[in-house]
Amino acid sequence: MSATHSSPALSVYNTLTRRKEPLAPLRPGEVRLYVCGPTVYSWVHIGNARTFTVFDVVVRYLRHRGYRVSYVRNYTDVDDKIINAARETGEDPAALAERFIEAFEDDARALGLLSPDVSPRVTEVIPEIRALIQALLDQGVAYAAGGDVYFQVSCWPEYAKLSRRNLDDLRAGERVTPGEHKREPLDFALWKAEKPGEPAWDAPWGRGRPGWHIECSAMSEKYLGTTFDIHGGGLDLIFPHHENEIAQSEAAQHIPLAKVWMHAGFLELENAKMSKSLGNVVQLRHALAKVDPEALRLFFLSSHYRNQLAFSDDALADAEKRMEYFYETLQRVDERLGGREVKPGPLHGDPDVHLRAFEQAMDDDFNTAGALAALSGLFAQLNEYLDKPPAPDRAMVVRTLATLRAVVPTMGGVLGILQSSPLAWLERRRDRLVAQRKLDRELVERLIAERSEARKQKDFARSDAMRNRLLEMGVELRDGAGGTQWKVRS
RNA sequence: GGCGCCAUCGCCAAGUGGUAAGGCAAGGGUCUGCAAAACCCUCAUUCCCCGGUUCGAAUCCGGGUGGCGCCUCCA
Repeated sequence: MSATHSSPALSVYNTLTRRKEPLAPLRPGEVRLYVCGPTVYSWVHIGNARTFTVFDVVVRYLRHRGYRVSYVRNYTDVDDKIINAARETGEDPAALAERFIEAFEDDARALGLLSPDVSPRVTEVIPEIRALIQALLDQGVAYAAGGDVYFQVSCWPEYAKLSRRNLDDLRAGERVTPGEHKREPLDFALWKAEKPGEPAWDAPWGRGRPGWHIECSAMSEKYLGTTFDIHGGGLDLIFPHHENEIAQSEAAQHIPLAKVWMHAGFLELENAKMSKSLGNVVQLRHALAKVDPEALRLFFLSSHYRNQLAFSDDALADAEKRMEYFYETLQRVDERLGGREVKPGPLHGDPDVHLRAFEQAMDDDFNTAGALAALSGLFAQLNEYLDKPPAPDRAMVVRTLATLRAVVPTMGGVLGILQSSPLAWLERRRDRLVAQRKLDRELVERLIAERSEARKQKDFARSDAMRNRLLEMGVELRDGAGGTQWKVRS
């Protein structure tokens, strides 16, 4: 079922060149990927979650295509925001960072994000950061001033090649923050001099802590080497963060930092980017309390990763309904198959068309919306085989159904959805809705039993009255061969 | 002001030169005691507007209009 990586068809949009390029890993068969992870000063929001889900699917798909993937996603655990947050709570900055790393890992697990192969922390790579800064000082592209160390942008002619900005315009808009010792406004801090009560490490040019950008240069080099395949992050990191990473690393190493730069689009809320200043932030943990994690992933993947995506309750409700359709279909299929051994034999039609369409879409810069269309095609066919078998040979129909069913975990595994057993998922969802609507489960079940009794006696007026009463409570009934099933209306 | 992105059916959303995927909603049908679910059928000669290139454009070019992002911490 797994595709081979010999096919050269996978193309990826590269922010550096502003075009789609065939993926050509530096080491055959292996992709090295670095994603800028969270700064752990608070709980992550759903915008962060979208970006991390995007790269989660990138990793999953590359592995599906047969690549070995080395996936590194860092934690920024030393930073102004952490220090400020710690000051407010009266906590030690390190303790606060640790607390939010744990919170992040809980959220990530709940969302079904794969663990990266390495999740380095800035505080673990201080020696590497010092070495990198020293190299930049030695080469004369950085300078120490007042205990700080700055990168001198004017020494790096390629500066702004990623964001394609005009340096004069940047200089015009740049403001000088009091207390800094920059020679030129565009210069940025590699090292910040120690301030009272702040975490600090020794360094030849004075005690202090790393600037924001240097950490990713140090961590990516440590774990992936001097040139790796893909560097990813949110759109807003293009400038200045990724620009500065490129400047530092390439000025020090004289070879490219990464071949391909991938950037995920924003999740927007109420027609605006989510930001703390606008007060329109939805934390991931709060979203997950209300919506099924796989439904949230489905929502993230419903649009191409580079597009803006608007977050809304309606969109989430749609996604959850769709997940319910998937799982109800799977449950029906599993009931029909009944765990029987399916003997090999001729199949009806070509069961591979869906996976081929899925891979074709994913090969095109991870077009998950297109891939979802292929998944829809698979489910439509599953239902068709259940209700209206297109061939008279029953054994062949069952074989084909089983073959199609086996494709579901393959596609689902790439997208990180459909990972539950249908029954477990459907029950979990119903339980959640029962709790949310504060339904009296015993009453529901008693009414259903009474209605079944009425139906048995062909008292359809009474039966229908009870159906309507339940419907008013939001409970929908399904009469089937095995009795009456119920679900909560969404 | 500089740089960049986007505009496709009521809604969400693929499609980057060859004649409009998919989902939701809606209407009709099959099934059902009635329902529900599922299935079948219908649902954009047309892709914000104007002009151009081309045998051919939603797709390329020019000009508008509208929305958004980055330029300061930001996924």
